[in-house]
Amino acid sequence: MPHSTYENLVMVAATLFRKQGYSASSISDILKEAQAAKGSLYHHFPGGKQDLAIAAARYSSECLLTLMSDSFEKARMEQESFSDGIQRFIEKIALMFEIMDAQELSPVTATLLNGSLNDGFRKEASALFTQWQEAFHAEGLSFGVPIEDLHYRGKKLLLLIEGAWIVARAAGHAEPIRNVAQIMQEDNCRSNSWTA
Amino acid sequence: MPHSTYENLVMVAATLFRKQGYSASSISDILKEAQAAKGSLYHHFPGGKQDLAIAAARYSSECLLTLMSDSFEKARMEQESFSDGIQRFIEKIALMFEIMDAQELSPVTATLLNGSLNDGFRKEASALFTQWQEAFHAEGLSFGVPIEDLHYRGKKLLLLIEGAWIVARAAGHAEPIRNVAQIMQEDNCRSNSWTA
DNA sequence: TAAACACTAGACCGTTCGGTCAACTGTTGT
DNA sequence: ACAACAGTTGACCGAACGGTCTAGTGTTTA
Repeated sequence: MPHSTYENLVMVAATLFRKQGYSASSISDILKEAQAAKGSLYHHFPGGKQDLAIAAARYSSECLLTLMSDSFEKARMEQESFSDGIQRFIEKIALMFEIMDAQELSPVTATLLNGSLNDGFRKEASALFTQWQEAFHAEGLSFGVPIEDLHYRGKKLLLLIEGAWIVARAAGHAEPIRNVAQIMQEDNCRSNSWTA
Repeated sequence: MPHSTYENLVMVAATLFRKQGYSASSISDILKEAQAAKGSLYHHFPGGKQDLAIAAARYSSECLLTLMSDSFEKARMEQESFSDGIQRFIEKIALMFEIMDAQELSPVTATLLNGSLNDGFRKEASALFTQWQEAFHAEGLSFGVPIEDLHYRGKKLLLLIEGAWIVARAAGHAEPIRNVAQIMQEDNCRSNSWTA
């Protein structure tokens, strides 16, 4: 059961952008990999490469959100804490990074923030980061974590993951990503005792 | 007193790579900005764009190291703690980011980790990150901070800064970078009481 | 003065880039 | 049957890419 041409283009573009970045990924590369013709691309994405990049970034971002919700759902099923969910999430990212041969970049970073600062890309990237934070907050609330704590922990986790993704790619292994798990742990022994 | 052609090329390339990334910055752009001819570039950098990128990344990285040592020197002069030095460093980065109109990326990230994973670039990036850590350790030791703490705090700071740089560029302002200052503060109230 | 040298200059090369376009195919509605 | 339309195809375009190469400039040596 093959995917539609549209889906193929988005998925291939998402992967290629994450591996090589937006500017270094050519349309010909994407077409070859997706086994599609040039006309098809410009039929589905009249705005060309930029349109495709927006779609690819959204797709990659959704995959990451799925990874997140899976992690917290598992934690809920196992009667674990919110922090345990975070640990599961980070480990999932580390595993994904390893499966991809330590080559990929974060979805948004690689696709939208890779070249010169196009304002459309900037806004879309900002929106995706916001969406990410909102999803994190929703998960936290379902664990009864106070919203102020979620703001703090959400920002912190986002910064750490984005940074770790880069450093891990340079290092060639996932250790920096796993370090994030350790760093996020310290929230549990902060002055105001969090129970979640 | 103008700089030499070599210096001009490195400085212009460093700036352009940080603003647009490696792949999106063309040699013609760099030459125009540096007011140099193509032959000069390939005389000083026989390996072409890649050679230039390595030099540019080292130059940008050194600027950052200077920012770091300035911060800790200031803290020492003011009889402040190591943590205060970190705070000064982060604020300096935030200011620099604002001066550059919220357009620039981290030196290493933009220059070497922007496109597909060239192994030479990967190793150089890894080396620059290591150099960064070593400089941080040296500063910490001069404040009497235990080496185990420096390992932890150095990694954490690197991940946070790299991540914040990206998120700040998407946001269009330096707030995410300033958040790093707050997140680094929590080290001061960890279980084992650090005095530095 | 002349050879040697470091450096500059830009015309030129083949390739690849993102994007356009007219022709074509297959399905759907009437 | 046929018009309408969504989707596909690849030849083609001008521009820009990274890189090469020969000619020339200015300075340093002998």
